[in-house]
Amino acid sequence: MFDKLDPLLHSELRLAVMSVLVGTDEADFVYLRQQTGATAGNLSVQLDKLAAAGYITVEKGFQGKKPRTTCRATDTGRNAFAAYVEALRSYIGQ
Amino acid sequence: MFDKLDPLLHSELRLAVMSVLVGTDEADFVYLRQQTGATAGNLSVQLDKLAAAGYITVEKGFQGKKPRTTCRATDTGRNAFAAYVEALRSYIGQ
DNA sequence: TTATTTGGTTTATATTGTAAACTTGTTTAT
DNA sequence: ATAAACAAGTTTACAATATAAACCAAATAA
Repeated sequence: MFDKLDPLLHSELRLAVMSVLVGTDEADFVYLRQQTGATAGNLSVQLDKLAAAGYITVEKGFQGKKPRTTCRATDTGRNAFAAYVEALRSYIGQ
Repeated sequence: MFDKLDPLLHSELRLAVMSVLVGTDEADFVYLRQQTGATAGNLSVQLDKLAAAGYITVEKGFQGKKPRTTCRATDTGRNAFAAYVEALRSYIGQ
């Protein structure tokens, strides 16, 4: 009847992050923070979880002297996002 | 950017329950259990939360000698469900 | 009469989500 | 040069959630 909702994506902040990332090639920590309005701590934790699941990659580098953390959605992550959206239909219709 | 998701509805089981209830006039405990596949304990707890928020009404009665718990979505609940679906769009598009 | 089933509720626990506090390093005043 | 403020995150502690196991009362079956 109702499809199972991927618990990793069924989280407001992680879903927002994935939503940004599937719509773009890459996004850095600061940008994700702006787009989602999340606190840095929360964002950091949730990015770790998405990365641990292989849904995103996280690269730490520098832009000049400032640290810069760049995130991208993996194919796995994009597929999981699509599957989540599909599963939601069973709850909310189209 | 991203709309806030009502935490009461952003729960797999509560969303499933509301999904059933908005599509029908009333549904009893046993039926909700069948439709959602939830354990009785979990369903009981989540129904309490939805009732406490005024999203549903819960009536306990008897059908012959067996207890029967009947649930209905309130207008508040129906509006909240519609708002939740609308808010989700900001995360998943149409 | 003693199990078993039905229709739940309560409670204990594990998992999550979240912000506050902290760290490391940089820029800006003084 | 030194201190204060800022930027970019991370760690950690706590509160809130979700969930199933355990429980209960009444009815039915053996």
